[in-house]
Amino acid sequence: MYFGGNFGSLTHMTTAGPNEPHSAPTLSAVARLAGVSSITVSRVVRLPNLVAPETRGRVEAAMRELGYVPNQVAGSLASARTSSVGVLVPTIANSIFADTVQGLSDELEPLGYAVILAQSRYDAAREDHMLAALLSRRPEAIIMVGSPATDDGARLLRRAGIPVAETWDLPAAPIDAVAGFDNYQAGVAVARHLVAQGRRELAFIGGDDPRATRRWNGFKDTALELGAKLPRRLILERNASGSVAALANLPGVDAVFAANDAHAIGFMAGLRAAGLQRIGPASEQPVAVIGLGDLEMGRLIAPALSTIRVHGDAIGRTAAKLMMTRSGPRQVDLGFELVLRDSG
Amino acid sequence: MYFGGNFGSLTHMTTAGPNEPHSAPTLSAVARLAGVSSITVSRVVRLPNLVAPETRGRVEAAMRELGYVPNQVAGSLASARTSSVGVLVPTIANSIFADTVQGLSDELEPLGYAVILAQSRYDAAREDHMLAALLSRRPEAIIMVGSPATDDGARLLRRAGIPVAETWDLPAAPIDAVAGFDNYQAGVAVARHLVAQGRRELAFIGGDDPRATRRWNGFKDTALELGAKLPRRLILERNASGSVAALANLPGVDAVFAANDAHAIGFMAGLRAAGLQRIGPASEQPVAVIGLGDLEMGRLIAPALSTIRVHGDAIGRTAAKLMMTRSGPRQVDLGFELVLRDSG
DNA sequence: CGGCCATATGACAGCGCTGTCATTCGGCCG
DNA sequence: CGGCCGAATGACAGCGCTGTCATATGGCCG
Repeated sequence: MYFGGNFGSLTHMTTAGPNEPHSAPTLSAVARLAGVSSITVSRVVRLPNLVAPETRGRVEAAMRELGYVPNQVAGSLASARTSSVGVLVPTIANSIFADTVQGLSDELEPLGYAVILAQSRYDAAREDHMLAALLSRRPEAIIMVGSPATDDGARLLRRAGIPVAETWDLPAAPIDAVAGFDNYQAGVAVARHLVAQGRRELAFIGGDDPRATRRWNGFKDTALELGAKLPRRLILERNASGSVAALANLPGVDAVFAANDAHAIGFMAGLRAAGLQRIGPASEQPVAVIGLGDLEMGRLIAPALSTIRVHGDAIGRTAAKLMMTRSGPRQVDLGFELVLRDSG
Repeated sequence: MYFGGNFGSLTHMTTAGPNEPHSAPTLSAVARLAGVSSITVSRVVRLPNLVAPETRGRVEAAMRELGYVPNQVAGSLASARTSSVGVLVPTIANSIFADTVQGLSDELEPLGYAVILAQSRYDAAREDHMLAALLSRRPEAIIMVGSPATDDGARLLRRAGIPVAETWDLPAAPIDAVAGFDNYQAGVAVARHLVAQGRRELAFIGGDDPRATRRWNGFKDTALELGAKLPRRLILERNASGSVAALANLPGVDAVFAANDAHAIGFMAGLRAAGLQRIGPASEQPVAVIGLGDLEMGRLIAPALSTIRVHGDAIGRTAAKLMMTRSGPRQVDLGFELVLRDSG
């Protein structure tokens, strides 16, 4: 047993001698001290107004005296409610998904839910593994970015018998709830805009995860449809360094759609280094750049970044609400907006 | 009871009729099907090499057949091990702390630990509340950014009897483990550098949380010591918009230390708008700007952001390692570096 | 004034596992 | 060849709560 430090003031030494390891006080220890049954203590914690004020006072004093912290794992086992939700994201660092987790968590924490966070690192095997690990903790719902990468993962979720929210996309055959936007249409919107501005040599840079690929498809299909050349696609590492150098691999390019703002900003740094950037409106840019995500940073740099704004926070909040209700629509399209600034 | 969808192929329909709600299969259901006792199934899950290969095979087949997912909440209650850690951060979105959570999680997930994430939103009452909520789930350790804001919070942690790691700072009287850096010295380093460059009208912008305040103290003390004027301090909202406008409140300023890179970049946008920014080395900048955090973005903008680099990821990993061991040093200073680029 | 109901409290079993202590069965060594 | 030991399996109690049903108490109204 580990002891983090001393055990507080002497008034707390009632149950154990000063030196013997004590485990956390239980419901019945509190009950004994307060002279009531343990179920009454349980009620004071969960349903206080079923308990007479006088009794409640006595119990609360006992809880304070012992420093009682309820054991939710025992409670969960008994009640079959864990008040927790599993959240699976590709990655949490330097990421567009942090907003979603924040939104989720803001919605859920006040209701007493705990957020169990897991990362798949864009790896299907790891995703399946984390899904199983989450499920073994019996969360009341699973909220994930994207959809299960494998059939095994999907089956696991279906058989779990709990609400599942897939986010950041609009899957064709959702498992249950959805809070996202149409990645294909995002690509379409960017291609339309770029071609309308007279750009012809388009390129897409970024990851090759399913959502990025859907953006790429919308982008490519639309560019072709509107008479631009077949866009090029450059798969990049997840950090921005690759995007700084991307320009070298895209000779003659005059417009770039980046899978996210970080890549876009990295690419712009490369542009600047190559002397292909102007401090001025989009029409003066030798190479137009459009990002996705609408990071605050994009607004602050020069030229200001044009981008597809998505509502990461709202996605998280919506997913949280969807998991808590059976009624109403189960699929919510939060949309996106093409925000035009100076970069393209 | 909720049903996320259909229940998979017919081969899985052995235990319940197609329409009756079934709850998740238990250990003993698997045991019955495999013709062994439940404890043997438990061993197959946890200690497979204590079970004869032939038996193990039979049990594994039964588990697959039923789609068994172990119930860790029951296991935790029985074994008094939850394999989970509570992680408390001020905020997860657009934040410097996401790296730490990622580092933590990368270290812990392979070992079977779950990360229970909670946000304090820089609010002492909420922090205490989340701490109690975390503790009620009996995590095997608590890792938090900073230190408890109240005595109640500290007492809660001490009495919990589990490892506690405070991070992102070096508290004078730590509860247990520490993985951080010296915020005061970070302020000192920045002030030294700025004054040595001949700056005299210094200012500090950013939040007023304990860590930012320590940076401010080091900054101010050193500036005065070295003969600069008394630095000004501007408390800003947590988003960058405030920092864009901050310049108006700092007439005559010639050097700014921002509590984090986001504020720094915001402030630089304000500088640019006011015509007080050059594309060139620090010596040509009318107003020097130093950030903290070393966001990738800072390297990509022009002028490139000078900053205090801290090792958020290493902080997370170190905290994770500290919680898992009793031996060796309990306080680790991960340090920081002043990274000089073009902004100051 | 008796029956009834709302209020307050309790007894009891059991949630699904795991720790601990048997038990069985060969094989192997003195 | 008997005793002993390791390998494989099982029985049993109990982790700390909560759901469910029972019980006690005291008005309050017909």
